[in-house]
Amino acid sequence: MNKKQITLKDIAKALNLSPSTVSRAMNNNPAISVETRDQVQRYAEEHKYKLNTLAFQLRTKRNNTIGVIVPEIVHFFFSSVLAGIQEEAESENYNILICHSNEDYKKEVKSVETLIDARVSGILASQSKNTNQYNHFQEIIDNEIHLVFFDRICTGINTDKVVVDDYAGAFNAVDYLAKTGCKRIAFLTSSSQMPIASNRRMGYEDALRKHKIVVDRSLIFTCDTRDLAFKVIPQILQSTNIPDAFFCINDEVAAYCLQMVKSFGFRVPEDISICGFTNGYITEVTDPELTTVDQHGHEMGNEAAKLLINRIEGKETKNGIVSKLIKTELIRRGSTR
Amino acid sequence: MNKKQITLKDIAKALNLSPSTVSRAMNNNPAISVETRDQVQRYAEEHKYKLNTLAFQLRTKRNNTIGVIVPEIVHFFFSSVLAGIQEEAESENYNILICHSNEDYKKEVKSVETLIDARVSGILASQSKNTNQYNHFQEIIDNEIHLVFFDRICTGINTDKVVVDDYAGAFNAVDYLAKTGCKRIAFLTSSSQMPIASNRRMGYEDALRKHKIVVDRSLIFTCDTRDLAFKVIPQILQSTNIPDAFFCINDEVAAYCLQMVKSFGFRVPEDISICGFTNGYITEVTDPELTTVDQHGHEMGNEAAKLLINRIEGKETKNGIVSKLIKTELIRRGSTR
DNA sequence: TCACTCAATGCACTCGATTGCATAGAAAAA
DNA sequence: TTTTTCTATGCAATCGAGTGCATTGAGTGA
Repeated sequence: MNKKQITLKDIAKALNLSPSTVSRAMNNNPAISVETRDQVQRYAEEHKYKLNTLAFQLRTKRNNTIGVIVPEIVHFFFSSVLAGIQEEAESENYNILICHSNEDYKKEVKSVETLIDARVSGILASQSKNTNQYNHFQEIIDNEIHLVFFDRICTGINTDKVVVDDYAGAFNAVDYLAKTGCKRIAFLTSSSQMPIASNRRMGYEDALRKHKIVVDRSLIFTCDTRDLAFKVIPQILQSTNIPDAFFCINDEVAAYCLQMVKSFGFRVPEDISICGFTNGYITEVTDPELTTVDQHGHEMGNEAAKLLINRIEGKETKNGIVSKLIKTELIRRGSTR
Repeated sequence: MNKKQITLKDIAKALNLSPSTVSRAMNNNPAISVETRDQVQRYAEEHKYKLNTLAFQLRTKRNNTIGVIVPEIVHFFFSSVLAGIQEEAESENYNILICHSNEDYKKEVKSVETLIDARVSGILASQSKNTNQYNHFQEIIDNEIHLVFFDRICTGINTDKVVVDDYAGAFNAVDYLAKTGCKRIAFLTSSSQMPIASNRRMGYEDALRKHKIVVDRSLIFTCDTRDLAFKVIPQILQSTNIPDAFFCINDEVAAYCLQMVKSFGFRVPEDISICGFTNGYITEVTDPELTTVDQHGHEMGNEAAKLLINRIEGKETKNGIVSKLIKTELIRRGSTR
């Protein structure tokens, strides 16, 4: 059909005007007479004129693309965040460029490069588990690109962030476990020094203290993946020191934990309670269904994108760091008493 | 640090050369002397010169961005495909722009517009369930943008596609159910006229015929979402016509089905077998674990991206439509005998 | 010494837009 | 009528690259 996209110049030629006039007419510049404006806009519409974004961006140095770095795509929480980001970005007319670091430091660095190369006007990032160098993130800032961390924030970099209230989430969950009679509550967590892990641990410990339960370090395990779950949990269940509850860093570990606890002959929740973290799809299909902490990923995505876009457009006036906290919600189901 | 990105012109000025020489030197043009080339490249490296993608693309009309339209992001299968696309795109130095139609025709149309506006050089799309007008997809082609459908292909448009072998997947699953003694195999499917549904139905029917089981239309139900599952399945289980197996269009429905079947007092798989489709995370956490058909989403993403990029770069020489078929694999677990 | 070749580089235009400044022409003021 | 003041428009430069063609100058052959 329309072989080539038509340009401002084409319109100008057709209407016997100069490209500048056409440009102004399209942008509703008041210097242009109403007749000319209407004529130009009508012609543009009829001939399906489309602004060449590349040229526009090159000229104006504006760029309505934001980059997103996620450690994992096939993942309930992160894909929820992604959906939230996408939703907000779309409503504000931004495009999103997605990079997948796959929990790999090197790919994370490469992702940052890619996004800087693409000259996005802002980046939303959640770091990989094992990232402990921050030069690449610093480079984003050095390139004067706005940066907002979400969920897995990077402590080494001083910038805006949106996080879930991990402390309160963990506190409430463990508080609930204790209230329902659990005394030996194990914590299956991540080895990482990321704030999401340390904050939850603080919530866990404070909740125990509230119930006058002594924090027992031998009940805290590094176990945040499928592989670790299959290795660590059987060991715990075979030990002489069997917990009466598991508070898990994510739903997957909780689900596998549930499976193994049952296969060892314990009843859930009568003998052992289990609580996850995220509230993903899988929590509704286990038997019994999993009690968990809803992380509101979609909302986090919304908020992070909103904050970033406000920064880009200069609408966020606060000079220092903006830190948004997303509330969590304890979802009680059958895996706890 | 480096306030502004440095440009070819800056390098030229610094080395007392013309921008054209610098450009050629950077591109290893043989017309440039080795000394000059090395000098330029060294300077560029030292000063962290970065090609301005916008300018490059404007000039060359090349654009290394491909757009992706998915009906759903928070979804095991689609996020797997996305990961596959991202992986392949990255290795070929393409960026991906993601649009989320959220199973909504209007958003799908808008997504197409967005991607055309962004002047992506190709689009990978999977249509929404209820899309039955195709003008927007046709417009992609009219704009001379390469288009490849994946999974949920659009029958109204004549273009490349990558699909899973739904027929064989369904055939093998139902064949297996029948082999293990099931005689009254219900099919919980989608009402949509999409090929993924009709092909699976053909597989289902052919497998039944192979085992001399008469196809009973009263055992075929529209049930492809959570809500429908909670409505339709109890009705089936209360009827006088209770199946001894459920073949479900996706894992979620299968998981909910499993739950309800158990809650109605039936044993799985002794009384009723259940089989899903996708092989997502949830199949491993149900009790018993779900038998399902692996759709190889990651591979589909890889293949679709590969095909699209080959089209863009003119490496796919076949003139007609290219149709790739991704093999499925029956994963046997505890929910079937 | 002169013409010719060829390697290395520069000039100037282009991609498709935006924008500061100049200008034409009409209307208003003197 | 002349000057002033706008209003509406055009000119030309610019963003950061790439590229056809012209140009320079050293080297070659006669």
